[in-house]
Amino acid sequence: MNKSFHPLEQAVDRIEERFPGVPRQQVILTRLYFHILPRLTGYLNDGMKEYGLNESLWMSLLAMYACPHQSLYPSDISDTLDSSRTNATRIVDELVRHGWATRIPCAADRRKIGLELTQQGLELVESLLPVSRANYRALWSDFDPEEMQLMEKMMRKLLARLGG
Amino acid sequence: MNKSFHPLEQAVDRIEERFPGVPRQQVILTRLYFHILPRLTGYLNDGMKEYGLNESLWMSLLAMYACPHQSLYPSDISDTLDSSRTNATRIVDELVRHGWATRIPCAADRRKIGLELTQQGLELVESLLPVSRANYRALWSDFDPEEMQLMEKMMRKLLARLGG
DNA sequence: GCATTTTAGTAACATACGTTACTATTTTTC
DNA sequence: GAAAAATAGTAACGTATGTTACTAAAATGC
Repeated sequence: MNKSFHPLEQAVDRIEERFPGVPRQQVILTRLYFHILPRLTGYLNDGMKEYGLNESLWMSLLAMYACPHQSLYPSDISDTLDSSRTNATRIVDELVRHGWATRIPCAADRRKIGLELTQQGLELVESLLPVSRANYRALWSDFDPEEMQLMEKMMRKLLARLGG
Repeated sequence: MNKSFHPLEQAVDRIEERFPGVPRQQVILTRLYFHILPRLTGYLNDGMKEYGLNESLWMSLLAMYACPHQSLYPSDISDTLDSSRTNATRIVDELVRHGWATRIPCAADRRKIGLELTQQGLELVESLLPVSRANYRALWSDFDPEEMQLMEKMMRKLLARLGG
């Protein structure tokens, strides 16, 4: 979406006129959060889409890359990426379909299926890591280290409030 | 989702060991943003669901309430709520189905369909405004006014970077 | 050691939203 | 004033994810 935030701010102010008592700062902050989100998602996905990836697939590849033998379980993807086990299965399906990962039954526990990065997946990850990092740096390039630390502190405080 | 953010932080650190050069602060901030989101959405929707609402329907009702004669056009909902015109149509369908709003063809412009809050919708909005406001206040209750202003400033800076 | 509970992964169903394409209508351009 | 462009709203198709339910397997409790 490339719509402005302004119409919403105006609506908030008109509601204040109509039914006073709007906690304007709190409402604006919350709505800004949602306003930023599709743009942030779009920004991250844009950097990935030419490789047939989106941010979820990419983060899953990284989660695998971060493990010994580039291997983990779908439930680890679920835990690490904060997604449902169902969605982890979908992501795994996609990674396997592209040839970036391969499923391996776990001998020690037949409920589990190991997932291992293939050579192709490893090469993709290592060739794209610099690109991804540049994108993350660019995203926050208007912030100095103190601001980023402060932002993190406040986001963690919000997260704590929300039970995370 | 009630998963911890910790597994992701650990993954980020293991990637640093494996392939140094991670912009940790930037990655953590970005991933925190996504980690908070389902919790924030859940928090806002929880407060609404007993009335058969979610946050989108609620915000649309407010957008209507904010207008003269509690009336606007679906494209105004699209603009105010930063959503597609298709989604605005869905939201309107839902509001009409519940009896909270009614569609009215526009005599001056036959492309447009006016949407007006019904008496039932008006009563719902005015009865729920205090509840919604209390939820927004509670959400940010750990923040003092200076922190909220700083958070807003930084979020707007991020938004500007993302082209909003 | 057996019953109960929990975990792992997936199928079926559900929610929420965007994109593309379309028709009808209005606005703009020349 | 007519052609071209833009807007409004919706249909069809697509993306992404969660919830509920299920089976199989492992862990726990007694």
